[in-house]
Amino acid sequence: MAPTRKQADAVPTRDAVFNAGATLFSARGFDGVSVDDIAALAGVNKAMIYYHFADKLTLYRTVVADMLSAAGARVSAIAQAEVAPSEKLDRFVENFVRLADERPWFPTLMLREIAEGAPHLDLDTLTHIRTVFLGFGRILHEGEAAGVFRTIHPILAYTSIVGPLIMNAARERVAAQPGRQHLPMLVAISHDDLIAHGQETARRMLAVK
Amino acid sequence: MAPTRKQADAVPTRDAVFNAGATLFSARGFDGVSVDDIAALAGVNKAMIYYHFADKLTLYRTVVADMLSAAGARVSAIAQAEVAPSEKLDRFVENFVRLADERPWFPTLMLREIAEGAPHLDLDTLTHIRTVFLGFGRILHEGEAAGVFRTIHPILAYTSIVGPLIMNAARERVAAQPGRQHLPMLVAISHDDLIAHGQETARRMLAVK
DNA sequence: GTCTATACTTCGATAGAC
DNA sequence: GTCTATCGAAGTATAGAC
Repeated sequence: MAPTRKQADAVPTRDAVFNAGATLFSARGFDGVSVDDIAALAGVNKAMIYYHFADKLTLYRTVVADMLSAAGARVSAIAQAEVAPSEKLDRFVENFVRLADERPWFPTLMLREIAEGAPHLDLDTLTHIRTVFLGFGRILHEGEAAGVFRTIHPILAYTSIVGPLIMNAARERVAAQPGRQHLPMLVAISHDDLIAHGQETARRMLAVK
Repeated sequence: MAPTRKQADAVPTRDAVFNAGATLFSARGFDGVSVDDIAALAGVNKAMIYYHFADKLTLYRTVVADMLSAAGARVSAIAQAEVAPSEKLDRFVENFVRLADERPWFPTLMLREIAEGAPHLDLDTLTHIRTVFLGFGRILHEGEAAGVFRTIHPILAYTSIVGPLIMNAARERVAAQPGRQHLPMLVAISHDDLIAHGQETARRMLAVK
C-alpha cells in the first residue's frame, strides 16, 4: 500500500521504497533491516532512499503513520455509524481483520513496535493509536449507556478483542517460515472463522448477564 | 532468573551474562542489542561472554529455552492436577500472569520473537512452546468431554486467553517509556484485576450455553 | 577465568559526477 | 532524479597475555 499523498501523483521510486520498507520492517523489525536490503528489494539505488526520505527512521515512521491513520479513520467511521452498538462491535472486529488482509505488514510491525516499547515512534504517531482506542471506547460507552453491554474497563475490553487477532497474525507469520507447518500451534485458521470467533467472544464478554 | 543447571553450582559470571542478556534482549530484541551492551550491563568483560556461551545467538537461545521449559513444566503440572477443568483454566490464567511477574522479560521477548516469525529459535526451542500449548489443549479437551466447556478450536481458545495477557504486558512496557503515561491506552491495570478479567472472559467464552 | 587489543564485517549516510 | 564510490561508526568475534 502506497503512502497517502495530497495529490494523486505517481512517484514510483518513492512508492517502491515505501513498499519494500513496509515489507521488510514487518518481517524483521527496524534493527533487523538494512538500508541496503530495502534498496535491493525496491530495485532502486540506495542513495534514492535518502533522496526521498530523510533517513531510515523517517521512512519507518512514514510506514507506521500511514497504516495507523488509515486504521484510525476507519474506526472513527464505524463509531459514528447509525447502527446498534453490537453491530458496531461486529464491524470493529471484521474491520481489523480485513485491514490486516489489505496490509499484511500491519499487525506484525505494530506487534513488534509495541513489544519494544515503541522507541521508534514519535508522539504524533502514537496519537493515531489514541484515535483507534478512543473510537473503540465510544462504541463501548454507547453500548453501556444503552444497557446492552456490561460495565467493563475499556483497556481490558480492547486488549481482549484485539489481542487475539494480533496474536493470530503473528501465528501466521511463524507458520510461514519453512519447516514449521507440522507444529500443532501453527495450523491455518480461515479469516472468516477468526472474525466469527472474535465477534462471538466479544459478545459473550460484554453480555450484561 | 538464572539458567537451569544440572548441579546447583554457582557460576556468577555466567549468571550475570544470562541476566543481562535476558533484560536487554527483552527490551530491544536480538538485533537491537550488542554484545558490548550485554557485557556492560553484566559488569563483565566482553570476552567472557564468548567464554561462557558459544556466541550471541546461543546466549539468546539459552535465555528463551530456560523460560519456555519453566512455562511448559508449570502448565503440564496444572493439566495433571486433580481438580475440575474450570479450576485448571483459572490456574492457567493466574500462572501465566505470575510467571510474567517473576520473569519480566518473558512476555515481551516472546512477543517480539513470534512477531519476527521466530527466526532465532531452533526446533528444540519451539518444542517447548508445543508443550505449553498441548497442556492447555488437554485442559480444554477434558472440560469438553465432561460437558462443562463448549466445543471450540483449541488455537482460537488459546489465543483468546493468552493474547490479551501478552498484549497487556506489552502495554506496560510502552507505558514504562518516559513521557507516555498520559496516553489513555497506557493507564496501569493491577495484575489481580487482569487475572480476574482473564478468568471471567475465559469462563464466558467456554460456557456451553 | 579474566583482560587488552584488534581483525574483520556490516551498516548508515553522504559527496559528487551525470 | 539517479548512480558510483566511499567515509566513519558500530558490531561480532578472536588472539594471546596474564
